[in-house]
Amino acid sequence: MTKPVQQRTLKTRAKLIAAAEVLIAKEGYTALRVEDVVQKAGVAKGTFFAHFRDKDALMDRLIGAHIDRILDDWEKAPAPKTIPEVVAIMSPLLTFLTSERYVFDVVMRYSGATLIEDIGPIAMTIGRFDELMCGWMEVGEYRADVSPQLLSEGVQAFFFQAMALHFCALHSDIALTDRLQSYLSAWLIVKTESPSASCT
Amino acid sequence: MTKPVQQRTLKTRAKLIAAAEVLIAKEGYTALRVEDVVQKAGVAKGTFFAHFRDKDALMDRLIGAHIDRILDDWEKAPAPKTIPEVVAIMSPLLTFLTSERYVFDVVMRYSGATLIEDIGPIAMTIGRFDELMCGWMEVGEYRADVSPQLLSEGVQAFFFQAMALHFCALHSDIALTDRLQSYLSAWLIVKTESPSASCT
Amino acid sequence: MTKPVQQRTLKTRAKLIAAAEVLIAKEGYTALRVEDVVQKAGVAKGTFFAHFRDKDALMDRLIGAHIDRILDDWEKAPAPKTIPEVVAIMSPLLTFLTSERYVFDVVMRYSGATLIEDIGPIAMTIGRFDELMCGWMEVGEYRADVSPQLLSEGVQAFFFQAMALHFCALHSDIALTDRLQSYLSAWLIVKTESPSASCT
Amino acid sequence: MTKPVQQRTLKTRAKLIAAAEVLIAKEGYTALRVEDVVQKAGVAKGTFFAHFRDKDALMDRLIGAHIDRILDDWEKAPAPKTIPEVVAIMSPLLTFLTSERYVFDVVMRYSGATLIEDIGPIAMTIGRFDELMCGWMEVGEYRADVSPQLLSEGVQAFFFQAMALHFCALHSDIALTDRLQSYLSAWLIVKTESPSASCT
DNA sequence: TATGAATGAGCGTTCATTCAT
DNA sequence: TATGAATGAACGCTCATTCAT
Repeated sequence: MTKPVQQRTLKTRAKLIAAAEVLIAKEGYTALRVEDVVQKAGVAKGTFFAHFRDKDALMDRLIGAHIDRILDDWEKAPAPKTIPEVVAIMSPLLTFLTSERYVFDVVMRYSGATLIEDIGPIAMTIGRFDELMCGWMEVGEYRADVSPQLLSEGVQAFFFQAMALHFCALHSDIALTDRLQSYLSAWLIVKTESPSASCT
Repeated sequence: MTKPVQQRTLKTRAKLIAAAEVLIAKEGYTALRVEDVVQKAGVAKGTFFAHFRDKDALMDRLIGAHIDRILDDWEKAPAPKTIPEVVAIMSPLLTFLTSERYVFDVVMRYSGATLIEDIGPIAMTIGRFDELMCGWMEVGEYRADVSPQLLSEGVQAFFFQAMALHFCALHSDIALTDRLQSYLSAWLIVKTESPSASCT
Repeated sequence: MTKPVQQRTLKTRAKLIAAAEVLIAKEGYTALRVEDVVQKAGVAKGTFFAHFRDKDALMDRLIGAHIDRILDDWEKAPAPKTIPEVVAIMSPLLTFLTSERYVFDVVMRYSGATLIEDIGPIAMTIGRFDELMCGWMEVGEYRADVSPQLLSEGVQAFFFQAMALHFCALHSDIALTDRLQSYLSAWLIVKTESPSASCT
Repeated sequence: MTKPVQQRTLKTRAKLIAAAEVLIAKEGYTALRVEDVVQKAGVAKGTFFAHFRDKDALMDRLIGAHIDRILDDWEKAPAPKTIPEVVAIMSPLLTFLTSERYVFDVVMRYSGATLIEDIGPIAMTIGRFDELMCGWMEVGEYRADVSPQLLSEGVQAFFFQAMALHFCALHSDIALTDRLQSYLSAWLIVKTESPSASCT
């Protein structure tokens, strides 16, 4: 029987998270300072670190929670069958992850857990993402010469590639979703005709 | 006629870069300190910041130069025709970019220029990477339903995906190059048989 | 026969001074940077120091010239005979010297020459101030138990004291000129009645 | 009930101040470096800035404390009744304030508070100076046509004037105290005879 | 658990002044 | 004279993290 977490503990943690969320709503993730969080929560700085290993752990939790909320919508919606549908359903996540460079960076860093015990909120969402994607791959009419699992990993790769290029002014004239769509079209569907474009 | 850069300026910059390279060879990029660079270069700190906007600008230059040297080898070598050859030739870059987490992060951050004027050394290498890749795509026997340019972008996506997963303990048992190879096989070549794997 | 100062020299100096004056008109003395002056004048930094021993030498010249222009007006006007007239005529100088704390500090520092050879523009103006004051002391109906020279030095002391207190928020509610007037009244005129104020 | 300052805080601040005082005793105020203070105090640099807004704040405190110690002696001693006694008692302060040009400048800058909240140690000492002076003015046999408060302000003005001229080589042959004495004689006492000196 | 003072390593900056060309 | 790159010595600051109470 595990010792039940004390009420006070829960309350303090909730206060910290609530404070952080208010601050983020106002100033964004990038500007969040531990200093401000504890002040707003009305607790001491040390208390923060009694609840979260470090600042990133809070970020992991906050961003993870946000992504989870988005994925909940993905789950509730009927599985997309076509690529435009896939892109459309992904759009809110795309928007969130590109809202701040910092958010993108954190997700990049935490999307793979560094240690087995370290699988945190963000890493969990990648798992969910992957699972959902696998499911979608199976119900859609996509190329069959590759396993759904691999297809899913590829979708992930292109998903990040599209965002990475988004942060690059040189290409920002092309819409994020358009780029993703052309990537996925090429990745998920194999046409028989042969084009002949050339590189610049 | 632009104002010619003075000899002295060139010399000082060279001294700074040389000093930094010696230090990096000894301790790695992560450990590089501006303080140490100027001391080793025998130059005042103010001078450093007259030559580089900040420490990151030096890093951009140093890492960019290193990547350029690797790409020079890519250019000198005959274009790889098969996927294993592509992976093999990419291997040194993979090794360099994963040698230090810090290096990977800097490259991620600088690979896309935020402003047109901001196109620094690293961003330039991405251009070269892309061009080379396009060339390779044309000479190899790859799927023809997609433009070489798009194929190249996909290779990039998988290239980064492989590295990102490498920094993630959960998957690090699979060799970086093996993972890249299976990605590229699926991306560049289309088989006719249909598999039937399932997701976990 | 002294070598005549070359035309070019004179022109360069004039350019520097003109540039400085434009900048000061825009941003004030405090914000003046040698960097900006030479840039605006279109000369190299080293040239600046070929014309002025240091930045302060330029300031000395500029501020001295400004004070001289004010003293020219003092000279042109009829000598004030009463204390209110003295205060009134002094008012423009008071305004200038308290316009920026930096100006006050420079004048404080240069009002006494450090070396005989060093008597610069500001120190010269103190001489003029003193002379004028002595003249005024002689024509006015002031206390006769003290030499005009000493009276003049006292006026100076109170002149600075009034300004010093002006820079102090605690007292800034009392107008600068009012304070100076009451100082000078006490210093220059001796009444026979005895007051009985007490300190706070 | 204000939050009580922790013991540790007090101790750290004391360490910082003690370290600074040792260094000043050795090298003077001018040569004091923040770096050295924290090192000698065995404290982190960040800690320094947690205790003092900046280096000047420490100087304010240190110099203010020194002046306070001198004023303590003024308070303990019997009030001077004659001008030579006044000058004699003031002498140690005169010596301290002219010991380093830097000290004089700091005092000038901080003697007037810019904001009400800005009343620092040095500004406080000016208040004490003034109060003491008022007391002395009342017990001595000085001119009665002017309030002690105004007399006190005049003494201040001459006190600073004497020091300002001291930093000026042209006049440094006349002893500081002698000059002050002649100023105060003229300011505090009114003779009936009329001299007839002329200005130079 | 909670507290909050202390840590600490290094970055970026400042800008008048010098000096080799 | 003119040039302008180089100097240089601190300062101020950052801010997540630790640790003694």
